[in-house]
Amino acid sequence: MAQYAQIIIDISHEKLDRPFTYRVPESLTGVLRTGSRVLIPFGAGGRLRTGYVIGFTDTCSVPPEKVKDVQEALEQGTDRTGQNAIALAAWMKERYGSTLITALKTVLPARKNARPAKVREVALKLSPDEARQKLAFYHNKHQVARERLIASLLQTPSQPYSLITEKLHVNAATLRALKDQGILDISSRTLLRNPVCVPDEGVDRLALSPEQQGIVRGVLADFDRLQRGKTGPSEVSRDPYGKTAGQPPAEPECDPGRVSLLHGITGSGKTEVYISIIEQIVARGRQAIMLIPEISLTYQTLLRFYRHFGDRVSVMNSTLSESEKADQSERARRGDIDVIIGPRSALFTPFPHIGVIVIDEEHENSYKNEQMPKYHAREAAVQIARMQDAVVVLGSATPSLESYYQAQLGHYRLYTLKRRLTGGTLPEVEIADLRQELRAGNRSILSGRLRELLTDRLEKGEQSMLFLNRRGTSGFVSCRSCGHVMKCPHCDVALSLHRGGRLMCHYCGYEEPMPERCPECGSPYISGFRAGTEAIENGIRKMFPKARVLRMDADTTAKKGGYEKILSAFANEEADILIGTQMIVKGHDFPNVTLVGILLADLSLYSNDYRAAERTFQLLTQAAGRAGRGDRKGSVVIQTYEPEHYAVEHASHQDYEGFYREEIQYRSLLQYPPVCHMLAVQITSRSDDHAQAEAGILRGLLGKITGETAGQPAGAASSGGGKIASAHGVILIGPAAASIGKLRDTYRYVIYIKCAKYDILVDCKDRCEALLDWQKAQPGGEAGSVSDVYVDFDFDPVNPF
DNA sequence: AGCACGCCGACT
DNA sequence: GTCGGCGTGCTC
Repeated sequence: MAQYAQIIIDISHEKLDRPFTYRVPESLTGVLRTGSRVLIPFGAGGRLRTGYVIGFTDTCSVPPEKVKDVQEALEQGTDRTGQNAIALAAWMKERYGSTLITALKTVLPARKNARPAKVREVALKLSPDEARQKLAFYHNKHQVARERLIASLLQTPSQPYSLITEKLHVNAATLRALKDQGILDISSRTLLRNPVCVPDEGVDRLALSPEQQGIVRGVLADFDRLQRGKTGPSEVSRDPYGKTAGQPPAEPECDPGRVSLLHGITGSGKTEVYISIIEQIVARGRQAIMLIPEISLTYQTLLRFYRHFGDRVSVMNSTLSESEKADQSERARRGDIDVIIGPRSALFTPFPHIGVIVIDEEHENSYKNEQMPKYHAREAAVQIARMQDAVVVLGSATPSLESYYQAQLGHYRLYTLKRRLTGGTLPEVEIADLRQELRAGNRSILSGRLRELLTDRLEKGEQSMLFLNRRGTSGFVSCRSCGHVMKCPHCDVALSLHRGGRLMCHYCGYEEPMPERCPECGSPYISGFRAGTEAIENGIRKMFPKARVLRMDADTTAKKGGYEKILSAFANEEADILIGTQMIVKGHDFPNVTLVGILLADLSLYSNDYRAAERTFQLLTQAAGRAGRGDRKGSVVIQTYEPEHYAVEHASHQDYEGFYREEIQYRSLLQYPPVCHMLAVQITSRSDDHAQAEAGILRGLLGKITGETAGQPAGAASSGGGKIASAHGVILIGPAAASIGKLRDTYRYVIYIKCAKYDILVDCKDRCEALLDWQKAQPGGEAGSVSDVYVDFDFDPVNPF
């Protein structure tokens, strides 16, 4: 019988991110399981903390007098699901470099009665006069920490707790003392959410085309084959925590049939294929997870699942409260449901034995978690599938380069659906060259051709969508005399002009009135440039006074339910024209729309991100797919200044393979993912100098350990000698200012490391962290001054930093 | 994260 | 000399 439990304490701090050994008292023998949540005394004073059991041992390696008893088991339940979660968390820690506890908390199901996420705030309880008195008092007494704190709170009376302890360097003890004296107020804000409900409808039958049936058969054959010789989920690693030497992180090596990629154009019937596969895998006694991008769970899709699975399907929505999410988890664990539909986080539904994970619109960026651990749902899904003998089905009309590349290498099965099932033929796509329009004297936002087609649709009573592919450049304001651009004082970003003549920063919320004269040269000729959706709406209303126009962007959807309201109004044909950004092209089916106009296709090309072309192609193809979904043929007009760009060109022919061939060449040439792996080392600080200095030091270290001969001064050679073995083929880029060089008064720099071998990148991260630890341990702050510099790591980043 | 311990300047 | 704050180290 195991006497000792290895436990991870629920405190997210690197120093504590290791297992602690506790004795299992007789009363708990057999009750505790791997994955159990327990109460344990921790630290001097033996305060009770929660922790998670990650394993058991018979002997213990720490002095026995130190070992304490487990106090209490909070939940028993977890058996296999708990082990699966821990193994998955260990994989995440390793692959994405988070702490085990943060990985565990993202992977373990939400708990009932879990307190909702809270943010602790510290507020000044004194009047400014009293505070100034205290300030003088502390100054005289040389109580520097208190003086710092009060001075800071005088400027900003309420600040986040973490900011004060980390940035302002004030002890938790000091804060508590001041709170007890009635000088401070420490409160926690809570974020609440509302539930949603879905009505019942009748049952319908699937009628699959031969192509669809072929795909279903293929996936099921792979599924069945992968079950051979296995009766249950495979035993997980004995050593879920440790870095077992020589065990490489799971690369997408040859595991044929594990993952299938379904490349199908819009309307080709992917959903029916998903449902059919899920149906049959459920019939084999297994469960299914269906992932969908963050917002785009369409009502239609949801209804189809309800019709097939009735109350055996459940939805995990971000609008669900924590306790509602906990209910879903409990139902899944108990076997009350077979299918869950939801975003990224639904991946961690504690089903007893998952059979298939479907990822719809697998190219979507929202599958990458932007918080720690920065996992990608696609990679995590494959990992889960490996651990539970399940299969993964990826679907998209425009697959990510990553997935299509794996398919080309033969690591993923590739299935293609080329025909539109829902009757309609592919829309006719035309390109409008805006340079020619300009030469012809047309300075309006609509090309002649788009204007002509729009008029035609209005006459016929058919609907149109106008899509503005904007990326943070909406309505910036510049001076026509000197070219000065109005920028946010806190971020390295142009301000954009909003209704009521106010300038706003989309990144930090800063606001100021639109100036009458240029603050640089005093010229009165200062105005908004390059229209946002709002300006376009005004323009269209002027051109077509009788048309009913709806606009959808961050402004009009801010109100609760605004998003659904606008979409349903348009679906009910209460408007003729819908104008919007990205959000109008995602997965919505409007049968009466026969014209789609893309106002400025190149907007997303003007970006230094290597994914710009891919993103543009995806957006254009998806936007085009919105046209002609009913029985009438649709038209698409792509307006652009760069008609010969390959992303525009291939999108106009709806030619994914053509685009892929060209794009993958570019990626190979420049060694970008998916040909390589890439690690972004993100360096941030309130001090530009400190950030730059640290970036330089890290770059020096990386150059050294990857065998590069650059003349960088080595910061701390003692923190680790020796080059990384077989580091050939490592490419270092930077340090360079991040794409947003300053955000909320914080300076941002980034170093990219490219390498075909993922473990070398992990090694790079570990070495950087070792250096950072060493720097922190160094006495004195004057020279190194590393304390206000933060370093983060993002593996295979999806969004530019 | 939070507690104990040891150092250091201020004050009766 | 002691008192009390501040920084550091450690927690099974």
